[in-house]
Formats: sequence, C-alpha cells, structure tokens
Amino acid sequence: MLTGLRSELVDAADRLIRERGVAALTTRDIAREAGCSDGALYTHFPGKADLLMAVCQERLPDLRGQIGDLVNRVGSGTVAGNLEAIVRATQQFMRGLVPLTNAVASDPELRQRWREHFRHEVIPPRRTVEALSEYIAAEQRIGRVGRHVNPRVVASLAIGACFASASAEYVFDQTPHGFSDEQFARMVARALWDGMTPKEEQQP
Amino acid sequence: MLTGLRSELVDAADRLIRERGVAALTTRDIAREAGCSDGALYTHFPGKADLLMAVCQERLPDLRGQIGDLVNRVGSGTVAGNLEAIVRATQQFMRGLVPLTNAVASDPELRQRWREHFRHEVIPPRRTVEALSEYIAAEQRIGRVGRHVNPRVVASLAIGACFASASAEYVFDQTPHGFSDEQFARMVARALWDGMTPKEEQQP
Amino acid sequence: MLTGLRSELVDAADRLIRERGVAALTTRDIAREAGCSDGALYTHFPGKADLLMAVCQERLPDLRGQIGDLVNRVGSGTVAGNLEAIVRATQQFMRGLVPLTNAVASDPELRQRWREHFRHEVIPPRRTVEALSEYIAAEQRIGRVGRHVNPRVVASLAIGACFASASAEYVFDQTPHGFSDEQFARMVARALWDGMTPKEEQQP
Amino acid sequence: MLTGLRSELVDAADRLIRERGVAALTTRDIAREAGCSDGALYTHFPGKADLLMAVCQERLPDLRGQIGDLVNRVGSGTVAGNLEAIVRATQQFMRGLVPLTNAVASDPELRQRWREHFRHEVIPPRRTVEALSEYIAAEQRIGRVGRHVNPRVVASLAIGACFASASAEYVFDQTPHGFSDEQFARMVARALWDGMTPKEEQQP
DNA sequence: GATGAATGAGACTTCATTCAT
DNA sequence: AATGAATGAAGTCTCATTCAT
Repeated sequence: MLTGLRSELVDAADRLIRERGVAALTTRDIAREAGCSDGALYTHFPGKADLLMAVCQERLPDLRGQIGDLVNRVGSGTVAGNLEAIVRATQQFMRGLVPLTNAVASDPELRQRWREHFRHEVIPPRRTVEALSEYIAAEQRIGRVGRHVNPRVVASLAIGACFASASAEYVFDQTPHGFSDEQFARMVARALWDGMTPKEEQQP
Repeated sequence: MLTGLRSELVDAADRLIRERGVAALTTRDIAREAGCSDGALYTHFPGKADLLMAVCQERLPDLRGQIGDLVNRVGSGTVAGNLEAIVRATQQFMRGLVPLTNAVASDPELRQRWREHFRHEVIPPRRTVEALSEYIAAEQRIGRVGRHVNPRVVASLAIGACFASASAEYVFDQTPHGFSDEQFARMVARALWDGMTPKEEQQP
Repeated sequence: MLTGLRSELVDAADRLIRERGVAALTTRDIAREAGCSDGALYTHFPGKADLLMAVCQERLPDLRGQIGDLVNRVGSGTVAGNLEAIVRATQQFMRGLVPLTNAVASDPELRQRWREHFRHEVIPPRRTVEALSEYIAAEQRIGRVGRHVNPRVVASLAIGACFASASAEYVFDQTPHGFSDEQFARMVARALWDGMTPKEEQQP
Repeated sequence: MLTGLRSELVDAADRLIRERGVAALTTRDIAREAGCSDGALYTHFPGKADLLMAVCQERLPDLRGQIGDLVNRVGSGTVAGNLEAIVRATQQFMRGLVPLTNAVASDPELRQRWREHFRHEVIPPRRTVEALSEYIAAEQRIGRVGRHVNPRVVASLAIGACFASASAEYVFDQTPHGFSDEQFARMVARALWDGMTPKEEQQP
C-alpha cells in the first residue's frame, strides 16, 4: 500500500461514480475496486456517505488550476483568442464536474450535506463563473472589452453552455449542438466577442 | 378511477421524482402516493424501470409547447425582446427537465434505456436548441439578425445557461450567477443581441 | 398457515429465548424456526425489538391465571396448605418468567422499552407479590392469620424464593437449596406459617 | 501500568457489564475503557469469552467476605437483630451479583462455561444460602432458634427475597414490594424470627 | 508486550417482485 | 384488475479476531 488505503478508497469511489453513477454504487463494489475487504471502508470513514463526501471534496476538479494562467493573460493576445482558450479548458473541467454533481443531485443525503458544506463557501459553478468574470472585468478595465458588457452574464453564458454540453454528453452520449469541442469553443468565443467589442453607441 | 390507475401511477412517480429524486424512490412509495396496492404497478408495467421510463417519455415537458407561439413572432416586436421572452420560457422548462435528467443520469439501467430510446429521436436538449435556432435563423433570413451569426451557437449559449442555472438551483439551491430569472433573462438577451446586430464590418 | 404468521413468529421467538437466551438470537434464526423467509418478520413488526416486545407482552405468563382459584380458597382448607399450593403454582410460573426477565435484563433497548411500558402499569414481580398479599390479607381479616403479620413481606419472601430458585436453575441447572419443588414448597409454607399463626403476645 | 494490563482489562469489563450489560459490550469498548489498544486483549486472554469468565471468577463478590464476621456473632445480640444485619449485607451483595448472573444467563457460551466451572464448586447462590444456614444452625445448637426450624429453608427465603429484589431493581428500576432496604430488612427479620422462636407446641 | 489497520463472516433491514385470493 | 402478505437477494454496517510493525 504505497498510497494508503484511504486514498485508494477515495480513488475507487471516484472512478466508479464516473463510470456508473451513484445509484448502483455499493460499498462492496468500492471495496473490490480498491482491492480491500468490505469492512476496511469503516476504518477510514464513519460510513458510505462520508466516503462519497470525501470524493466530492477532494476530487472535485478546480477550474482555477486549469485556467489560472489563462486568466493572467489579461492584455495579451486577443480577447477572443483568450476566451476560446478558456472555453476549451472549461469543457475539460465540466467533463470532470458533471458526474459528481449528478451523483450529488440524485442522493438526498449527499445533497443535504453539500448544501451544508457550501452554505459558507462559494458553490463550484459560481466559482467557475467568477473566475471567468474576473478575467473579463480585467480586460474591461484596460479598455479591451466594452463598458456596456456585464462580465458575469457573459461568463454565465460561456460556462453554462459548457456545463450543458457536458451533461448532455454524460446522459445521452450526444451534445445538444453537434459541434466538436474545438469548433464549439471557437464559435462561442466569436459569438460572445461580437457582443463585447468596445463601441460608442448601442443598438436598441 | 376517473383517470385510470396507469396514469395515476405515472403521475405519482413523476411527482415523487421531482420532490425527492429517484435515489430514495421505492415502488411502495409510488403505490402509496398513487393510492393503490403494492402489486398494482405490475399489472400496468413489467417493472419499476418501465414505469420510470414511462414518466420520462410521457411527462417530459416539451419546450415547443411553451415557446411555440413565441417562435411564430418572427418579424414582430424586437429580436432582443423576443429572445428575452424565449429565455424566460426556457427557464421554466428547465426546472421541469433537470430533475428527470438527473434521475436518468444516476441510474445506469435507466440511462441505457434513454440512450436507446433517443437513438432514433432527437434528444431533449438538442430539440430545445433547435427550436431556438430556427427562430434565430428565421429572423436572420428577413435581415433582423446579422449574417455573421451562427444561430445554433447563440441558441446553445442561451439554452445552456438556462440548463446550468436550473441544475445548480436543483443541487445547491443557488444559481451560479445570483441574478433573478427576470434579470438574467433580460441581460442574456441583451448580451447575445449585442453580438447579433446586423452590421457591415467585424472587429478583430 | 392455520395460526397466522404473526403468532408463528412470536411463538418461535418465545421458544428460542427460553432455549438459548436473547444474546445469540438472530432474526434469521427466528425466521427459520417460524418456517418463513427472513423478510417476513418485517411485514408484521417494525423491527426485531418490536417482535421481542411482543413476546414479552403476549407470552408473559400470568400468575393470576394460575393461582386465581387458589386465592379464592380464603377461609377453606388450612392456611399452610393453601400457602403450599400457591408456592407450587408460583414455582411453575417463575420457570416461565425467568427466561424473559433475563432476556430483557441483558438487552439495553428492550430494558428501556420495558421500563416505559411498565411506567404506568404494575411490574410482573410486584403483581405476583400483590396477588399473594391479597390472599394473606383476606385470611388475616377473617382471623386465620395473626394481626402482627405484614402480608406483603410474607408474600415477598415466598415469591422471592421461588424467583431465586428458578433463576439459579436457569443459569446453573441447580437450585440454591437442593430440595425438590415439592419439598421446598412444603417447607416454605411451614416456615412462613410458623410466623403467621394468630397469637396473643410477641417475643422480642 | 502499576496494576498490569490484565487487571486493567478485567476491571474495565467488570465496570462496563455493571453499567450497560453484556448485550452491547464490544471488545473495542473494553479496550477503550481500559485505555489500551484493541489487540491487547488477545495477549492476555484467548478471546472475549475468556475475559468475561475472568470477570466472573475474579470479580464475583463474595458474601462470606461481607457477612463473615456477622456469622461469628453467634450467641451474641438478638437472633432477629443479627438476621436483620445479615439481610442488609445480602442486599448489597445481590446488587453486585445480579448484573453478572444476568450477563451469564443471556449468553449461551458463557452459561455453558459457568456450568462447567461450577460442576465441582458450589454455585454462588447456594454458597450464600449455606453461609446463612450455618449461622442459623449454630444458633439452633445453642438453643436460641427452635428445633422445628429448617435452617436452609429459612436461609433460602431471606436470600431469595434479596436476590429477587435486586433483580427487579436491575430490570425495572423498581422493587417488587416498594419498601426501602432498611424497612425490608427489618420486616423480613421479624417475619422469619416469628417462625423461629423456640417453643413447646405447634399450631396446625 | 503492545499496537491498530485490516479482515470477513454475519447481523439487521430494505425492497422489487410474485402469487393466491 | 386489484390486493397485500410473503419472498429472498442484496445492501450497509458491526465486531471478534489476526498480524505486520
């Protein structure tokens, strides 16, 4: 056990949640996947729900880790280009997030515990939206984005579309739009940028 | 039994899925909610999964039913105003859709059956995106939307954001952006419209 | 199922408690003894503890049923003879009671529930003592038992000795005194009667 | 470890049996109470049952230790007074004995081992009865107790009543007679003495 | 000797499903 | 068609015991 059984269990649960969802996830399956006995789970966690919470807290991908440096590109490259790169990173991020939010959504106890956990913390989707908002606001401050733009709304559109695509892919194995990730990222960046260019007057 | 026990069961399951999710949903709960015996389910469905599929197929809200007439407003009012109304309708629609997709997502068997069911049919998210795409394309054809716009991308952004908001609300009881439905609809319509106005040249 | 599965289960549990005690009593054992499936228990009782409570409430032997008519012999026969007959009945009664009180004593949940159940009801040992006390008091009223006698104390001595004998027999397969039931009943009646005879004065 | 871990474990088990009974007593609880590791138990005992037997053998209170000197008062004070003091001591003794006999009674394995252990030794209740019998017989020999008295029967009555009171108190938190220890001891001594006074003739 | 993580058999309970009525 | 008692497989969790350190 180079890694410690605790991590092994969290890894195993994480893997199975992504592959099969929580509904059909038994403690025995997790133990088998982790290569340990049925009871071992209970030497590291008070119960199944606590292991699942640990998965959510410790294996939740962090968008900041993935787009942190992109956000630091404020003022360099083109805004549309940077947006496109951010959308690309978000697509990857959402593929990791969606199975977990689905797991949480379907299990009432887990859902309750998440709500309590995020009572005093920013929920992941909002954290993601805010990361992008900050980038847009920074570009806005140096005049590369129009003052008429609400950064949070634009961010919500981009992030929301990525989340919806990942969800649909997870459930139906199909995207709602039919584009490839690359195509979609480019076109989203373009469509949003079209509404973000600095200008004098506004059309009705 | 004015409505027939079959509908009673589908209604009961539908109600309970929305209230409590599928994870803790037992056939006994459904029977009690429908006001019938435990065994009655099996005179109308081969098993529990089939009842749940029936819920999904028969009780899945249809956005077309909700925005159909809005789509027919092509050429009337303002595009931004029409967009806003469509977003408002989509917000409602997504509140009904999200509990079902979450239910399906968490249960491997149900997920498999959905995939088969939608192998030869358009999946709900895409159907929704296409409904909005058609409206935008129609406006584009009569010159009220710029030719540089890809209707399906704009539609994906609007629909995706509504789906993401509804999901976050379902799981976390919070929206990722913090706006009210009304505010968000107005701002989304505005942001998208900013990038859709007909124009001569395009900024880099 | 001529008798109904519920009774079957209570009977089975009753039998096994007497044979083997509660410590090693599993729901599976009870089901097997009752000749039904593991789950059947739960169609008749909320849980194992409730079945055991049912055993205690419904199978608790009632001394009144066994000595009721003896008590009605007030004024007939000899007091010592009647006492002896009552002690004989009590010996039988205690053989039935002891396994149950031991079961209750060893299981904290069951004990808690008994205490609540008997919060507003007379506990079985006291009920037994009172039955005998009433007989003695009645003989006292008609002058066949000395006025210096406290009926409840004499009753406690007789009942207590029977309880202790039955307990020791249950645990050790031996009586603390080594007499047969018949011998012991006769001698107890004699010893108590020696202190109960009506008399004028009392020794210090 | 001034006392040695073995004693620590026996003490811990003894304490927990009296506080909570055997039914919910785990080796982990004992280890925690003794302030040692889970595994330590097995360096001093072959298994849990052996530890419990050790408790029974080593911590079983001995009435002789408590009433030994009282027994030596033969011929001094009054017989009734001495009886009363013995009953008082027995009441205390039974409060210590009852939790152990209940523990043994509920567990078939422990019960079997007790039976074997006491196959060639006098069982505790009988030892107690004999201690009192000897005192009464001694008084009888010097003429302070009537020759018609069977010492063992009188002893069984007194001891049995104390055992029954302690049992009922343990299980129900109530005594079968409702008297205080002091009252009950006095009245029992009186009732028995009434039948033990030396006399010429006997009433029918 | 002592530790405590790990084991794995087995406890109680749930629940989708069956079937005699 | 409808009932609901009965089934039994499967789930979560407990706990006496082992063993490498």
